[in-house]
Amino acid sequence: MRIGELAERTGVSVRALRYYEEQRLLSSERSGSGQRRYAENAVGRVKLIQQLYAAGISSASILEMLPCVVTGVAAPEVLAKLRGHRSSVVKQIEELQETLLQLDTVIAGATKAYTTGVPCPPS
Amino acid sequence: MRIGELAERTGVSVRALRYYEEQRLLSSERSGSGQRRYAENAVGRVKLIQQLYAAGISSASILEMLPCVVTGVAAPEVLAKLRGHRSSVVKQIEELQETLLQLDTVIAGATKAYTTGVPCPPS
DNA sequence: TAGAAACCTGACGTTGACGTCAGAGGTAGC
DNA sequence: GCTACCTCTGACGTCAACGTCAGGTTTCTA
Repeated sequence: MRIGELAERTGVSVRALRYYEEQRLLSSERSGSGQRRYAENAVGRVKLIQQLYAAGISSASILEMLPCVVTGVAAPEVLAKLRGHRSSVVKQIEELQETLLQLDTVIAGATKAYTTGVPCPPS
Repeated sequence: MRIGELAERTGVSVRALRYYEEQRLLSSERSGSGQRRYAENAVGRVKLIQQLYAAGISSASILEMLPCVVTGVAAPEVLAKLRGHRSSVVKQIEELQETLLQLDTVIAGATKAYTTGVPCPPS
């Protein structure tokens, strides 16, 4: 498929896809005239990249770990980094869950205060 | 307390604290000579700010929601935004959990492949 | 009462993941 | 074969959350 279709199917901009290629996170065949052609599995690849970005992992780290996602083999040092990222993700989840509790408290308190017209006691 | 102590106690840089004040997320008294003096509860405030930043919430949004964290009262439109952020946080958590599964799969597969010397089949 | 350490206000620099624009060539439907 | 849309390669712009440096003042400690 061409870049526009891949963009549409992944919800990622054309610019971003070119950027991924620039960072060597995503590869493409080229047509005779130089246009990018992507295989079907590029969709999954792009979604994986987005997921890792969302976990706060940088291009460089993603570049490092992508080969082992594909091949399933990782050198010990890469494996160590993977574990490091894993624990970072765990920590992020924990922090977000704490934030969620905070938000819930605020929302609950604010809702109640608004409906009763009585402000909550200061914390 | 002075800014250096607050920085140390919160693990946030002095520059960041000044930035928070610039964004009106954090306030301080000033000594006669113009130095910032913080009350004890500033520690909690800074940690809350950090938490919201970690949830991907911008300064502007934090500024909007901070008063209702303090007063416990929120106008309906602010409340709607709070709920929006809440669901965004929920979504982030879900995505991170998915990422965690991916990482676990890769780590497990790569560890096995490395110990057995046999690469995993391509996905 | 030194002098080191902390603090002040600008103000410019940084970084990553793109956005956007220009100018030129490619492609598909009619 | 016309036309509207898609794609190409540069290359500069953006934005948020600070980092960093300069040049000066304040506060603590010996």
